[in-house]
Amino acid sequence: MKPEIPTLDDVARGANVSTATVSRCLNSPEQVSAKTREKVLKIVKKLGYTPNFGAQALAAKRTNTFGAIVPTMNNAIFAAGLQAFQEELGRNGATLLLASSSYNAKVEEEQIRSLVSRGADGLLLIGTQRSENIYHFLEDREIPFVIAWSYQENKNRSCVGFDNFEASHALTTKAINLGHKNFAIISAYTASNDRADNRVKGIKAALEDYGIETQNLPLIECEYSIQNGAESFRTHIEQDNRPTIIMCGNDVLAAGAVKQAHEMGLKIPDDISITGFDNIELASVIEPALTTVHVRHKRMGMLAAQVLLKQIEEKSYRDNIKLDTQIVEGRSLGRPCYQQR
Amino acid sequence: MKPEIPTLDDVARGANVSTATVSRCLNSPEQVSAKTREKVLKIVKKLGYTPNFGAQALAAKRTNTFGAIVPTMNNAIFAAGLQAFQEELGRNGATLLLASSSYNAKVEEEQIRSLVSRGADGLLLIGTQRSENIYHFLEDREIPFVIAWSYQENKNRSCVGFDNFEASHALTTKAINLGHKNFAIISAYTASNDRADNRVKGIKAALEDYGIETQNLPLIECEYSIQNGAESFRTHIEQDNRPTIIMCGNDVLAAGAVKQAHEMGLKIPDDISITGFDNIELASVIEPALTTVHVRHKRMGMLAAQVLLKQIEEKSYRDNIKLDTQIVEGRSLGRPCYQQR
DNA sequence: TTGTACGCGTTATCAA
DNA sequence: TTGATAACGCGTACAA
Repeated sequence: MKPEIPTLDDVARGANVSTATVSRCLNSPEQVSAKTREKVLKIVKKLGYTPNFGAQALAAKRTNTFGAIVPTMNNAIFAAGLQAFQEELGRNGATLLLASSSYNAKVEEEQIRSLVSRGADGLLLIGTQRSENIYHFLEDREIPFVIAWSYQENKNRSCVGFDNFEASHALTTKAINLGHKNFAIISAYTASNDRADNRVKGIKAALEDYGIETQNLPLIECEYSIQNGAESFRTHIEQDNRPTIIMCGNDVLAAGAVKQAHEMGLKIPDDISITGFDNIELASVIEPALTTVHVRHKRMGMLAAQVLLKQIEEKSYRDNIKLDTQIVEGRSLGRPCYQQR
Repeated sequence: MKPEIPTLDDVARGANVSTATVSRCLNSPEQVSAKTREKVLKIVKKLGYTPNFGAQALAAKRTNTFGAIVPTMNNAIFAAGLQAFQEELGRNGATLLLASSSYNAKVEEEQIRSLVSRGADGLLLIGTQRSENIYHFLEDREIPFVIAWSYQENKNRSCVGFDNFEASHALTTKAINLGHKNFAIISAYTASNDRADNRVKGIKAALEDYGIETQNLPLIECEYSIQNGAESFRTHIEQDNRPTIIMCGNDVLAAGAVKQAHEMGLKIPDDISITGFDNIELASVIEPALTTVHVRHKRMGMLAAQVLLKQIEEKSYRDNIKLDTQIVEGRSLGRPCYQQR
């Protein structure tokens, strides 16, 4: 009763050729005469033959499968880029193996090993920050990988990303020029997240450029969530020296901050300015729309896939691609009230 | 220079046992004496041995890999459920193969075949609506699958979902009781999307329960996006017989509608009520907060994984799990103005 | 252009 | 409890 799954042998028998010929018909058709090719493909269709994955992987030593480890799928930050990555893989006949690390370095390391042992031909990693061990692990096994969401000049490691420091620096400079001097920050944990870290560093650097003290800069680190954004906002506002602007590590935190501001009856941007980062859909929908940093997530995902595929073809290929970002101006950033006229 | 990857043979040689014993140590340790087990595991560790995926798949006829095809990763609707699905798989030593169909039935079918030929042990499918062909394909090959996001009584097919009709019906009834008579709908394309279809049907059924004509009910179908929500909203509003409420197929569309209402200077809910569906984060952040339907996405993803894993263990296992939903009351739904006092 | 035959690294059966 | 050994299904030198 079991509908036996056809194998290469079955096809070969049906077409009166050898298994080698059938294999060639499927993998390098140009090596086979049109006539036999046709004959073979007809049988393939008739039998509904599909290559056995395990056998193929074993013999060919590749799976056409690529792994990605993202910190989370819970918010839109990585979703768009990942979708683009997956689509580009699909266009090239490859599939995506997905894992998420919950922003936990240890989990990420396990996931990397797991995906590799699952036969991933290459990996997409988010950000640069992880133990050298794991880089060695990949390099020893010659597993191609590409780092996304962060840009880093490094001839030995491919990346497709943007300069978080620079973008954050530019946004901060803009705020300073509007008259802000009293800053506060809500960020993701910077210790294990180079994107978050660089965004904070970008803010500090810009402040220092203008001689603003950063020693006691109020900074709250938390996981990305609306709830955390709201709570951190409250904490900042209730400090003695209330900031005129709160810069958030991403739009999700900023959305929480905006929500909380409404609840506390604070006018944005008159009483308090708020900025985000990433320009996810959220940013344009909330009132007032967020001033944030636009990142071309889809393009990044697509390019990451292309770089990875190139590294499969050409082992020594490496590329560092820097995508530019741009500030999106919403009404959440304005002059501080003592500057208004 | 190539650091040769160790095989089972290497371990066997190193430990002075047969490959069979090594294999047993790894897969069913209880069959091996504590002494040899220890000896073997030491060598495994020393050599950094990891089983070869292809060989394992070939010999064991399973990959410990599960596929999922979601319509899109671009919005948060599927992300949370998918993450939970993936995490539950991870807890059971399995991995997720991910593909997205862009809401295209043909693409979905290709993806299903592709994931199966990539060795997926089972599949997560979204919604019930697809060709019988593809169901037969899976059933012929005895590939376990579970349908999520839709509930359907069906002894032969597992599902973990909620009743879109019922939820939508309840929400509509609530609106009617507030005094609304003049409805309009913005929905995803219903032809290939049973969730969207049932949501629309739920609305119509509720209206008919109260003797409200549904023959000429204004209905716009479009892809989920803020932009489309905004445009469809405008179209509805500019009709001769302006509705007092616009019910949206999901929160993303509703967010677009709210945005457009602001731009057109319409007060929500006095001038126009708006409802969503899904209760994604967005819903609570926009002003006014959306009245929407809460769905326990995470629980759904987790349960889907559990059902799937059970089907692997016990071939004939099937389950239909219905999750309840609840209406979340935001200020986007209120009495129509002619009803206000 | 086609066929032969071996190897890939496991798991699983059977016997010891 | 352990060891030989036969599959598993495909890719690919090498030969014809």
